[in-house]
This record gives sequence, C-alpha cells and structure tokens, in this order.
Amino acid sequence: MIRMDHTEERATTVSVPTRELIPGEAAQAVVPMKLGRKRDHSRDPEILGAALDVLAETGYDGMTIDMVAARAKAGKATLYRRWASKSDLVIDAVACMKRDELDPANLPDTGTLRGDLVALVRPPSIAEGERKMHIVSGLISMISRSPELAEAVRGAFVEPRAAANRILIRRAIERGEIRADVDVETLSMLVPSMAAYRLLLQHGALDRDFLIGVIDGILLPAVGIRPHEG
Amino acid sequence: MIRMDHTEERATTVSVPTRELIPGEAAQAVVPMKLGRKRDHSRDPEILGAALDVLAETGYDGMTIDMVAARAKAGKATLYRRWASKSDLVIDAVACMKRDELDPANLPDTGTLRGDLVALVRPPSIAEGERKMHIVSGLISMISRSPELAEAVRGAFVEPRAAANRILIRRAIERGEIRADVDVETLSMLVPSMAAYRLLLQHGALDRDFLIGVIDGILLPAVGIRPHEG
DNA sequence: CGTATCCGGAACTGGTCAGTTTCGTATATG
DNA sequence: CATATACGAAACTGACCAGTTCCGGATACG
Repeated sequence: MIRMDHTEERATTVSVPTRELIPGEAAQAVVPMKLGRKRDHSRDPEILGAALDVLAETGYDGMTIDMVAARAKAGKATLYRRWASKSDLVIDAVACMKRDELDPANLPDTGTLRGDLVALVRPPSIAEGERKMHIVSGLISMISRSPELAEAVRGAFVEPRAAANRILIRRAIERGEIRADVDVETLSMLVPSMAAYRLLLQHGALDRDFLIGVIDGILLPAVGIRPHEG
Repeated sequence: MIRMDHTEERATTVSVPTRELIPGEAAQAVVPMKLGRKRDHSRDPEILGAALDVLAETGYDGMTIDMVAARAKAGKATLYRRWASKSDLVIDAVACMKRDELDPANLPDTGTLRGDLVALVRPPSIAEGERKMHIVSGLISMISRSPELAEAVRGAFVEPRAAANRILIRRAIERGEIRADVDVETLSMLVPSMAAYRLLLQHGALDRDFLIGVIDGILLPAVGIRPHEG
C-alpha cells in the first residue's frame, strides 16, 4: 500500500526488532543511526497535490514528471528519491484523494431518505466530486491495465461514495421508511453511476437539478417513495 | 464529418463547379480525369477494424500507427494516405462502431416494458456492449480534450443506446403501461450508466443478472411497475 | 567542522513514436 | 508501353519523456 520512501531514507531509528524484543533489552545496538540532512516530509502533500492538478489537466499519459516537479517547485530528483516511478507517484496521489472524502460517521441525518440524499448533493460537494471524477477520467484507460491503480481508485473514490449512500439507505430501512428487500448495493451506485456517465460521456453539466432529478425521479420512486407532488 | 481521403485521391471526376454550374453546361471541361492505380477502398473497413482491435487492447495513448498497420497487414504509408493523423483515424474508427448498433426500426416489441428491456440484454448484445465500452474506456481521457472525438463517441455509442431505451419507454407510455410524466431522458441513461460504472470503475462483470437486477430492482419500480413476486 | 544526506536545477541517456520518405512492385489510364 | 498513382515494407527524422546523474548549496549529526 505505502509506496513512498522507495529510497530507504536510511534504515534510520533502530534496528527493526525482527523477533522478540525483550523489554529492558536496549534496542539501538550497533546500528549507525541516521545521518545527514533529513527528508522534508512536509513537502509530500504539496507534491501529491501538484500531481493531482496535473492529472486533472492532462490525464495520466499526458502528465510528465517534469510538470509535477515544476508545479510543486521541486526538483525531479526529489520526486524520484521518494517514488520509484511515475505510476507509483500517481497511485499515491490518487490514494490521498480519500483524505477529503465524506466521513461515514458524520453523514447528514435529517430523518428522511430524501433529506439525507439531497444534503449530499450540496454545491461544494458537487464541485469536489466533479473535480475528482475528472481526475479519474484521465486514469480509466490505465485502470484496466494496472490492478494497483484500480484498487487505489476504488478505495479513494468509488467505495467512500458508495458507502455513504449505503449507510443512508440502510438507515431508511431501519426507520421503516422503505422496504427491507430493496437492492441496497445497486441503489448505492445509482447516483454515482449516472453522475459519471453524464459527466464523462454525455458531456453534460453535473448540476444540482440533474442530481435531484435522479433522486426524485428514479431512486426514491424505485424504493417506493412517491414524490409528494400535485 | 468524413475525414477519409485526406490525400485528395485526385480531384478526379469533374472540376468542382466553384460557382454557378448552369444546367446544360458541360462540366468535364479540360479536367485530366484520374490516372494511375486506384485506391482500394475495400481495405478501409479492415483498417478501421484493426484500429478498433488495437484500441480495445491498448487504449488511445497505447495505440501506435504501426500496430494498426501490422494488424491490418497494410503499410504505414497507406494509412497516412487515407487519414491525416492518428486522431483522424481513431475518430473514423469510432464512428464506424455505429454500423452494428441497434436499429431503431427493429427493436423488440413484446408488449410489456419489461419484456422489451430484457430482450435488449441478451448475451450477444451484452458481449458487444462490453467490447465497445472497453474501447470507449481507452478514449475517455481524450474525450475531454477532443470535441470531435467526443462527438464521435456520442454519435456511435451513447446516443444509439439511449435512443433504443427512449423508444421502449415512450411505447410503454403510449400503451398506458406507465405514467406519462416519468423522466424519459434520465431513465434512458439508467442502464447504460450503471453498466459503464460497474465495468469501468467497479471492475465488476457485466452479466445478465446484474442488468436484469437494474431493470427489476430500479428501473421498473421507478416507473411504478412492481415486480410480480412472492 | 567534517561528513552524509537532503534540496532545486539542469544536463544527459536511451527508448518510443508520429509522421515522412524511399524503394521496388502492382495496376490503372491513355 | 509510358505515365501516374497505390501498394507493403522499411529506413529515416524530430520531438518527447522516463529515469539517471551531476552540480552548488543547505542542513543535520557527531
């Protein structure tokens, strides 16, 4: 999973207690401890952020290490000191998109399924989703050829969004708001699927009206909630 | 639209009537008519087919003109005699995917919406859709940067599939099987959207069970048709 | 203060690929 | 049969880029 520090950055600290470190036994035996200037890890997020920016603009194949280095005001050698290859850098950058995903413990809880779902499609959340989807679009071609990248995208993008919807739907079931035999898994993918297709292939805007339309016109009717209209 | 014959293949036939060709005026004035060996247009489909094969295997950026030429047993020069650039060749290849799309005049008509939709997801149709979706996946990154390619993909892939669903749903409305105020446009994109998302981002199989699940678990309930179960 | 490592910057290397040209051959027209 | 073009094959050109190395300067340890 962790693909940083491909240059070992020294075995540093202590000799790994390969087996049984008896308490009281001093660990820092003959190990020469680290030496020289230390790697500035506070730059990592800036570099990964720069990589995401470039990915969004050019896609995987269009991105070059020089672009990322220039954008991060870092040297190419610095990047290669931390990641073994372009693909490793990208996988790490994608993985760190997860950082600002919805927190499952902090989801909207309005009391109705519609209220919860609508709360998820507030404009700032839409804009962030649009940006991430755009980044992912530049990776899709690679996804079918790199299982590691595929896993990173699923973990940082697909799964968190599905999980959020899954939780909201399960809550609605527990409340008795909707039937318990609905297909939770497929329903959880409904909004992300339609948003992705619209954005990537239909070239349509991912506006609030569209997403509300999917919720009110498809998702809620599908689980038996008729819009309180007319 | 037509991007073939980028080398003019001779001005051939007649001198273009730049202005006012009065009827009766003989057109083939001094024009030397074509000369030399003629371009063998029967090879075009083979070349475009080879391009689609390579696209499916490697994606847009991984595809090289040499690969396509080798696969089509043609010379590179032959390809460049017919298309001005790699992107022109790809756009033509994508456009010719439309050839074997559903014929709107020849859609299933079983008398029920479910029957019609299920008839669309017969295994051979699924396999073809899976292949095309795989080709498209290798183009998505490019789509956001090439409006022409985007248009080709929509015309050859997105629109025909949406059109088929649109027609089936409209028929169901006309029959009185479903309400007339459903969102036909969004519903037409439902199955393609979920199929694409599952295939491209979830790495899931596009099997019949999944598609039937979308139809029975989401689409039909959404338009008010409850599965006649237990 | 010496040494090992970090840094940003820039030069270098080797491979790849779009697009062009050349060559010998095949096939049309006149 | 002379001319103009298409053909497959292969060589060539120029750009681009992943990855490496080297530089002068900064920083941490002993």
